[in-house]
Amino acid sequence: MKNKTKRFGAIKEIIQTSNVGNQEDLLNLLSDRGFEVTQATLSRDLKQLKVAKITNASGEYVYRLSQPTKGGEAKQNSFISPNVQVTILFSGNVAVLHTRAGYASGLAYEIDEKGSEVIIGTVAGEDTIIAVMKENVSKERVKQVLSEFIPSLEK
Amino acid sequence: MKNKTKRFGAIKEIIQTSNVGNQEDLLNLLSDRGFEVTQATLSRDLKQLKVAKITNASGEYVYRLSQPTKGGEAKQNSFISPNVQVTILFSGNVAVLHTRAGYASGLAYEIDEKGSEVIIGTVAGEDTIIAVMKENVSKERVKQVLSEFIPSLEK
DNA sequence: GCAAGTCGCGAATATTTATTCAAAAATCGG
DNA sequence: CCGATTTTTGAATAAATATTCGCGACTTGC
Repeated sequence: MKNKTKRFGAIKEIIQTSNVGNQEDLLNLLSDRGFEVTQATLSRDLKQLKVAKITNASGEYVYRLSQPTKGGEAKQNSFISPNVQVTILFSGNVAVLHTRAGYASGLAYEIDEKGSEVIIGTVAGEDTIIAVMKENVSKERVKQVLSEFIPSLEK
Repeated sequence: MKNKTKRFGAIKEIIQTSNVGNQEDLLNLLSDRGFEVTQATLSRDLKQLKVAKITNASGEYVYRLSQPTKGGEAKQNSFISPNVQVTILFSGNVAVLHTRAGYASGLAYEIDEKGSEVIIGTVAGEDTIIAVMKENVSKERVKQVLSEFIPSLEK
């Protein structure tokens, strides 16, 4: 076994942050992140993760995670300095963090302070932060570094 | 046209009331109801109906209708006045929108709400919005989605 | 009427996805 | 550590699904 759990996490992230519509593309994106598996394995993964292939508004096929049954598993809420829930998504070399209204600028300050190892700068709105990643730093790495002072980012 | 509409209704009903997991079975059930079509047509139908193939709790594949937008309807209420001029420019996976001073944050809110299919997050200043696009989404696509609620973006 | 444009469809085919069949790799109970 | 058992996986293949091509039926505008 290699590391199914991490791979599952990567698959979920990819599906949430990009518009993949077939297993081959997904396979490549996984490969970019260091997960080398075959289509057979991916097919099984998608089945276990209950990923659905569906048509989006533009008539293209895309994968979607199945809706977590509402009320089912509440979202984790941990805290940074105050009790804030933070989520992170990636696209290219940019990370986008969402938090509760009003907390973004404070959090951005923390990121500038403590995350400089992976982030070269941030811009914050009311509840959203855009953080530009250093070149050649992986999404996993960013998440890991930020998790050190933003507990709710952890798995 | 024979009776596409009726057939669509039948497909929806079958999917809701039984556990079909492939097009061949579905084809037979349709046949029982008097709809004789080929797999090719059914594949197209499922695409149009936005039917998803997903794994159920028992680990079997089943078709599911896509969730009607959560929170019920009330979706096309708030919109951006056609009078407010908005322009959009792209660079890499980032879209930059300009509008009249003071309108940016309101517009950004709309984009977060309604554009999540293509945008993973926004930050707004006075008259500028930075929106980070999902990976593998084209500029045209972003423009198209945003145009649905920002009339002045249309060409 | 008729040329031009749509639309829905089936047959054939291309593409994508799931499963079968071993074979490693991990796990467990002594 | 060692055999027995379960998991995870890849290669090959089967199965399922999507698309291409073309055709006939229907409009529409002249």
